[in-house]
Amino acid sequence: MQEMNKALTSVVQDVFAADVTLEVTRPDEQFGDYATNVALQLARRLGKPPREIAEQLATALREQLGDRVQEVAIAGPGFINLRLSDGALAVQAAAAPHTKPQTYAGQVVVTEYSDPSAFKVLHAGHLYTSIVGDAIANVVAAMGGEVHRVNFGGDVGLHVGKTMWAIMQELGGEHPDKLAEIPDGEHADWMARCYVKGEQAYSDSEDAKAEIIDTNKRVYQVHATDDHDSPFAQIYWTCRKWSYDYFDAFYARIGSHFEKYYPESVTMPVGVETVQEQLEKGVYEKSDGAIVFRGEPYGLHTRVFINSQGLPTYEAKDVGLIMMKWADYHFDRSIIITDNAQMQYMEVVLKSIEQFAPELAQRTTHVTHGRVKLAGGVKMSSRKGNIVRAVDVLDAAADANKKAGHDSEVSSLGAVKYAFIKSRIGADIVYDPEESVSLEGNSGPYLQYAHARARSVLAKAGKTGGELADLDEHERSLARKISEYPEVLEKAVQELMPHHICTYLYELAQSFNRFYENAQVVGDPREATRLTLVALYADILKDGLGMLGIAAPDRM
RNA sequence: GCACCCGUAGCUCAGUUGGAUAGAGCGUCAGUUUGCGGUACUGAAGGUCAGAGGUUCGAAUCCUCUCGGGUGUACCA
Repeated sequence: MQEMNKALTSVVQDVFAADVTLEVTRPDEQFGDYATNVALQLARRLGKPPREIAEQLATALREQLGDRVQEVAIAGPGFINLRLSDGALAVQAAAAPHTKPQTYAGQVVVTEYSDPSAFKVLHAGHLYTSIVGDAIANVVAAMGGEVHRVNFGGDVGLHVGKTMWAIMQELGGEHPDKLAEIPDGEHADWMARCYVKGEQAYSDSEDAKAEIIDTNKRVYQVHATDDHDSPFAQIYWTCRKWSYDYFDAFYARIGSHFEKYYPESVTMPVGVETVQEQLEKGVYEKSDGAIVFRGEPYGLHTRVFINSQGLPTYEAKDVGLIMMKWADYHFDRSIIITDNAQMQYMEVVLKSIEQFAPELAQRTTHVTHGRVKLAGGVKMSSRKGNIVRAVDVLDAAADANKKAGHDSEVSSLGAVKYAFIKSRIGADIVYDPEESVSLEGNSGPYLQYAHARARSVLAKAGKTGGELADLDEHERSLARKISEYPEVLEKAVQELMPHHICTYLYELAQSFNRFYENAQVVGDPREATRLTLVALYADILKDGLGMLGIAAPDRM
């Protein structure tokens, strides 16, 4: 692709002495392997008919590319279509599984995602962010980035006040010893129930609300004084530990690994200090007793960073987080992945940071995704107890998988991951457990199965493949699709959109099935060539699924 | 009110740095196929790309407005 781009750019310069940012695309197969519309772009500038320009360029291209190209044709209003020679295509295809465009070579990249709140339950949205975040981090790492996966979460804040208040109600006061009565396996559920109770009380009762606000302050005090001894502190630290154990178990189940966890209690002091410092320099300002950043001059809105009670809000904690990430990694790129709801909020935070640390803001990319809805129109409501938990989604997949006659965590997890990644990031997604585990259609298990089947063919043949030469129609078509893999990865990493990989892998499988339908592999005179294609196909499936965090076992 | 995100076949989605007849899967209908793993392949039907203007040789893609769904909008995270 880049080669073609280069060749074209130089040809355009030679023939017309024009500088153009031209685009080489992968057209519909009937038109060739590569196409460009540069002649159409130049037509107006040069005052010539596009087809005439195309003819001149085509002639020059044929000369420049020599035997690497089989055909350079003009089509339609003035497209130049390029068809590679078998030799050139074979070279590309053979290298495809191992060619990784080094887009991020030498760059330190911090990816932050998942961001669960301690003392609260993990819901479907956390599962979505974690899966998408992993995929993005994997792709960046494969493209040469030195990736650091970090996680952020609220171990202080009003939600903790609510849960702690309810916990003490449940325990009948500040009795840390009574926590021992909660069975090991029920810690997370019990805390989730407490959160719901605290949440309910906060909105139903003025008295409870006042107590919760007070409890919240006490939690901040625990951190300020590094209190590990008081009964209240003991309850807090024990329950916080329970939360983190629960997170760890969940990440282990879905195969996520974070090298660092930034609790808000840790980023908070850094954030407060930074905001105070910049208050004096006029970046932030006081207003009604709070410290705010005024976004209106930038087309944004005003947000509170430190409230009138002197407590930092999420904004200040996030400022602290960004400063700490910088201090820890001196990243070239920082990628933050969250729900869409955070979009405008994050713009304000980053705009404020841009005022005193412009390079940090410039190096930060905020990627946002939609929400998870369940097929059938069930929505998630975060404020009530009827939320869809992360485990509910995983269990639904496992159940559907069992119903479909399969019983493996590898395929049900692959099903969920694939279903979540296959849609473009941005809009809400609809999750249908049955569809996700199906062996038919665009699903994770379909591709896992496709991979296992290809491996099985290779095992049956019991030998390695031969050269890719004199390709027939079906072989060539598959080889062409195989050769596209590195370009797809590059697109996915440039846009930070891993769904491109899903779309490609599925198209690749379709292409393979068409080939497989028409071409006997084992025992055929062309076995050697075809085995090579099968091997390349299997390798790409494995590599691509790996990028998505999906296992591709040789047998299922 | 203002800002932002989203709105493509019955359903779930690709296609969105403007380009060649808008593509898949599921579902529906009709064929082919038992040869390498539970199949798969071929074809048909199904679309005013939410709507209306505009820019352009060319718009699902860019601009404006309207409609619909969602989120955010000062001391929650």
